[in-house]
Amino acid sequence: MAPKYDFSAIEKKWQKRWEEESISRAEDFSKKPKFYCLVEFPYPSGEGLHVGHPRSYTALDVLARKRRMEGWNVLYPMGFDAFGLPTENYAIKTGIHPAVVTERNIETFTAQLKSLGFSFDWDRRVVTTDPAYYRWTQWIFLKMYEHGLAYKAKMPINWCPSCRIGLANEEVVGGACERCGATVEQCEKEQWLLRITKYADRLIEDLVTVDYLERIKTQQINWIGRSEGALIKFSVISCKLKVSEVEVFTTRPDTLFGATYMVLAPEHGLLAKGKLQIANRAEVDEYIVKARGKTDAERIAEGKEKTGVELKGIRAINPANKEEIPIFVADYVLGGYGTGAIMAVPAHDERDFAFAKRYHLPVMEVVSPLNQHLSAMTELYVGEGVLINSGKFSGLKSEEAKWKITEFVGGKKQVQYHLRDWIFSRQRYWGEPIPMVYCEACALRDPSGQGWVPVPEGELPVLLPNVARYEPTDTGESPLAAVTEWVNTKCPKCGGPAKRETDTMPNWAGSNWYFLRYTDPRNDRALADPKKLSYWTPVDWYNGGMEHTTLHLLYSRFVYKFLHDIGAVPKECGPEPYRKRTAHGMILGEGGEKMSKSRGNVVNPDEMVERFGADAFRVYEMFMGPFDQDIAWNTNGLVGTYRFLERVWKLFQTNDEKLKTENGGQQQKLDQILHKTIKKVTDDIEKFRFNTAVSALMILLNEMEKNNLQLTTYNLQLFLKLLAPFAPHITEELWHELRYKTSIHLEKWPVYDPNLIMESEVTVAVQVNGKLRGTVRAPAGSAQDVVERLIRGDAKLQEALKGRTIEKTIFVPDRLVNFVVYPVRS
RNA sequence: GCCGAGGUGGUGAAAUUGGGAAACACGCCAGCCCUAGGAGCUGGUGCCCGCAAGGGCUUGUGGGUUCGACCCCCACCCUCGGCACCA
Repeated sequence: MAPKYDFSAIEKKWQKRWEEESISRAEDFSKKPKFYCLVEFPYPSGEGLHVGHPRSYTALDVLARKRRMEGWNVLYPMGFDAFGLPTENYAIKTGIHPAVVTERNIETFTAQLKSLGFSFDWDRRVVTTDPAYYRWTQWIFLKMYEHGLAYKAKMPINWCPSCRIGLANEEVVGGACERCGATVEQCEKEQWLLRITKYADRLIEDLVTVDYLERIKTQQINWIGRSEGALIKFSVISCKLKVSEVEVFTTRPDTLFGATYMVLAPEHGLLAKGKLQIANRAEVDEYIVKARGKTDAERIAEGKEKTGVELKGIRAINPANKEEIPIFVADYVLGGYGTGAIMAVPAHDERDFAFAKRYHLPVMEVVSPLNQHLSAMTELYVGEGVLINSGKFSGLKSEEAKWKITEFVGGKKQVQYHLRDWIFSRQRYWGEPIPMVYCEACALRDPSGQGWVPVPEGELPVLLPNVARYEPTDTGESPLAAVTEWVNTKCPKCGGPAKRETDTMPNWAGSNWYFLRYTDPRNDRALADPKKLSYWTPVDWYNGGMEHTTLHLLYSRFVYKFLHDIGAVPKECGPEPYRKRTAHGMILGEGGEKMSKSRGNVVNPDEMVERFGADAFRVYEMFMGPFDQDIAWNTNGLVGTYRFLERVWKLFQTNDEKLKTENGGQQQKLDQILHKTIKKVTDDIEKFRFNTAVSALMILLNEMEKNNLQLTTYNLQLFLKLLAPFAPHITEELWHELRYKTSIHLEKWPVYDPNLIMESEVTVAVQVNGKLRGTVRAPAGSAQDVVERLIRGDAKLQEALKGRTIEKTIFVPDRLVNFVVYPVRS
């Protein structure tokens, strides 16, 4: 009796053997071509692995295994991004130290990942909470500070009055605190920022050099939001006398003659008390206070209903036509973008138009589409066109007029971005300490400096102190602020008493550069050895989630570029960290909704592996649908791939005693389909079309089962090699049953023979007026007259053509014949 | 509102990119086998008409280009994701 497919025993056996033999170790400086493939390392949450994680890991595992078999020196590493809020919150709730929780979670994750048979090079594991690792995260911060890219500034932050804690944007859901549901307030706080805006242009421009999915590129470009425009100064007058100036940013200087009023954001500096003689000061102040107290949620709720107050007693001068125009304060103008002031052109801007209508302000049309005039106050035109009512510039096209008018009024070209500098401090315990010290004495001595002194490189890492409590303090500071013996230190510059920065870095800090550390994970003299960096970097293929496109992916490109600029990453690695970026779709619950504990629709991968085995699980994750698409989990589908593997198992059991090296007439047909499958699977893996690759293997199995008795060792071993990247354990077991002594994963990947996949005879479709009426078999490459002769010999097809006049015949070699005929009149 | 992805059987989907729509799998139906099955095997399965042979229809909707359209063009509808007063 043939043995059962005991996946559990087989999988455990081989996982142990592979680990002992280190079959997936990456070799530094190997002569083989290198291939660095990367997946986003997980956050080791208490919930353990989600069925979504293995989708990406399996995909790149398939790629990595295939590439190894093709002779590449593959680096496929794994690590843990372990700083973060959930661990800290768990610690607050249970009183267990975050470090202990983290260690436990990493153990669980590691066991789960190992049970799935991924070919990670575990020797290169990195963990972001390891001081030997975050030492270099801190070092990067110091370098940024040294190069003027890290600075401290007062910033409005999200404040939860109930938790008494500052929240990251990601932690605010619909204007409410993610944890307690209280309404989030805005509050000003000193924050560390990184000057990512300095890299904005390069982050856009260099995208042309990399192979990212197009939607990833456009999303990043939109996020950065570069726009070219002009800065133009408007004089402010009071009683006909110039009292001040306001500079505006506009992308449409061509519409300057149509600027009929001006608007300042409530945050605009000119509105500060005492700066101007505003007749209705009280009314204006009231508006400003109200506007600045609004939460984001309120602003969104108000939608496009625009409000504002005119500043009485002062006017602005339109520099183009010297007309006096009113000045408003209105919260539809944002303080944080451009100059915080705009020229309003109601005829050619939707928002200005809406505002002008409400406050009965003049609408002056200055750009005409195709020289057709608009009827005043009823229509607006936001496109470009030909200028009218614009003095000597009338008749010019918008594009040309833009810069001529800018020059005429003494303005200058200006580029603006939506991207803001990156707020890099959190009032949290479980993060990397920011290696800065505040020294009051140094601040007094050097009034230009802010009193911030970097911790000397030699003193890194600044260790996160062990504390008993992680609760936020009453002052809204980081829990670290309460650890006085840690906070109080000596100033590295003057030796006097000083205080450590108590904010920590955000959870993105460790993931900014982890892929560099994989090349040299234990280096204690540099973040990585330059030689190893130049051997492995850049990453050849990086797969991750779309949700990181404008977060981790953008951040790490910025940090990499910086490290490259300062030489910490060698020049020859190039200016971009990732050559290719793909994205996987999310796995949803069985009902098509996002998996979550509260919905109770979470599928546990351990349970699936226990019931069906890691191989069936892997094959299912690859087969379930297109890789880049969101898809609902369906355990029945997993049953299907389990059946597939079980049939593979059975096929080998029945063949075991009668292995052949040659066989009869079926061989040619089998070879053909085998080689077609080699081509299909090889291509599909490279294109990340795993679902069709698996389906090709299923078709091949169906065919092999039909020819069970004719199968040779050659057929069987080719099949196993193609299946090996997807189902590494069962194929290894069966490979050894074929009496091989070494691992199938060290074998050569099969190459298809183009001669074998050629068809000698093809089926040609026969259509009449585009409708299928039958088919004929013909030798491959048959000429039109040969095929037509065959059609004439087919009674059924003749019936379909009977009594019809053929007007035209379309012939596509080896595919179809289409007869175009006149309709029959009855 | 803007940007992006998408809409094909009961379900997940496939279609060499303009050439036989629905491969592969799930589910379902029938039969076989078994003490039994949520196991296995065989066959069937887009929809409509028909006992059948056969015929008609079918890729969100409406137009168009073409001998021929899931595929290209125009207009519209719907779903999902991101951004959202960015001047």
